[in-house]
Amino acid sequence: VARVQNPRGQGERLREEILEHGMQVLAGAAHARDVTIRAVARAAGVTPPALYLHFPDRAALLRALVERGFRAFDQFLDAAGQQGSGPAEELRRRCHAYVQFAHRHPGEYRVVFSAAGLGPGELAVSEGEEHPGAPSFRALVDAVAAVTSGDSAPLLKATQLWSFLHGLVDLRLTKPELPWPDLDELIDTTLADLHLAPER
Amino acid sequence: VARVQNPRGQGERLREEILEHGMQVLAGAAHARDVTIRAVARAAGVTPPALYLHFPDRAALLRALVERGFRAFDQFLDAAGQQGSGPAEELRRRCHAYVQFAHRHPGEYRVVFSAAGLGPGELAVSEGEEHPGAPSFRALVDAVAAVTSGDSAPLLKATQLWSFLHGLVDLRLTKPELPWPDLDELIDTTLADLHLAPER
DNA sequence: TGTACATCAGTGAACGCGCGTTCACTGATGTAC
DNA sequence: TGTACATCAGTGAACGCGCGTTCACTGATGTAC
Repeated sequence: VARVQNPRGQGERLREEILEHGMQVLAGAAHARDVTIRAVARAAGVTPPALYLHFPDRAALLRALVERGFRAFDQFLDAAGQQGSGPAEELRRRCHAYVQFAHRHPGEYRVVFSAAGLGPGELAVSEGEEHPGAPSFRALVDAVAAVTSGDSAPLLKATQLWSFLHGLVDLRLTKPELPWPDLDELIDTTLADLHLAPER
Repeated sequence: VARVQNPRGQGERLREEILEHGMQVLAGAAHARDVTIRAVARAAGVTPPALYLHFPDRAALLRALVERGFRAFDQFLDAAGQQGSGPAEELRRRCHAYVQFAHRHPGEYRVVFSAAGLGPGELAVSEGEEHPGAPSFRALVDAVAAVTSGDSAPLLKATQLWSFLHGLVDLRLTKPELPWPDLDELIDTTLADLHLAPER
């Protein structure tokens, strides 16, 4: 129960601890509403008001967590993509990684991708700031563009692919009792249908 | 404030009123958690304990509302599909109706399709009872099967299509600030890619 | 070297709120005799 | 025809809970003189 206070000048350490334990709360959450100030404070072993030392309110905390979640997602996909040889294989690996990430971290995925239940405008702090998921989307568009290479609008194809992956993952998470086919096969089939498959 | 009590023997009328006003609450809800017993009671002009006359607990009320939401969704798609001439055109109309429904009734769509935030097992009351969304999925599989007509697994293609539609709708609802292409065009393109388009 | 003071990193108690659910009740309406 | 009683369709008040947020505070550590 006795928590050792951070040394003087090191108050910023708590911010990091809050975010780390916040991600754990988020991981076990069914919905963003479960990520409460009090739950994160409990996880971090600190009293609720302590969070206000580093975040003005709950929305700010959630924003920071969503941001962090997207970056973890990006890194996971990047790492998987780098193992592929050639653009098509890289894209394919990114897609499989996408579904794997959601499957392994359902809490993170659902909360982060549903924008943490924040209303419009609550996400972007200052004006001109982009959506925290924008880099993730750009990475996908780039990977698609590398395959179609100069072909027609990669943005359109990326949207098709992204919608498919997100829908697949979200439905699968929400309705596991339905008769799901093999996901990896489904992804490869879809990539082929969208003319994004390696070595046709 | 003065609500006229239902006549004797007509207590079942309240059940219907609760469900109707419950759907309205659901329509304006950002998440299933907003559909509370007290909110529905307020909407129905009744005190909270009155709901217990017809539903054993909140989960039962939510189940009934989700069921109703799925049936409204089904009817909307069926009506749209019937206007099409030929299986492919019928499927196409169903797909466009899918996206339209979600766009017009975002609250219903999100709550109903996320299974109202009910945990696994909370949805199906008695054993052997199927998921309330199962008929909706079957209707889609049938529409797809009518197009591929005897071709290979319609279930797989239906899953591809459903994932795409759900993902498209969910992402669009969650992240309206991203650069979305024209949805109708996107749907037609995808149907063509999946070899499900009319008059190729 | 000593001491008064400022600052930092939090704590503890409390507020008002909405929630699901329970319990005893009320008042109108039908039925038995 | 009258009256006691049962039933029905709800109401009103209360419970315990977790929440976001505020506010005054505490105790350790550094700094000025």
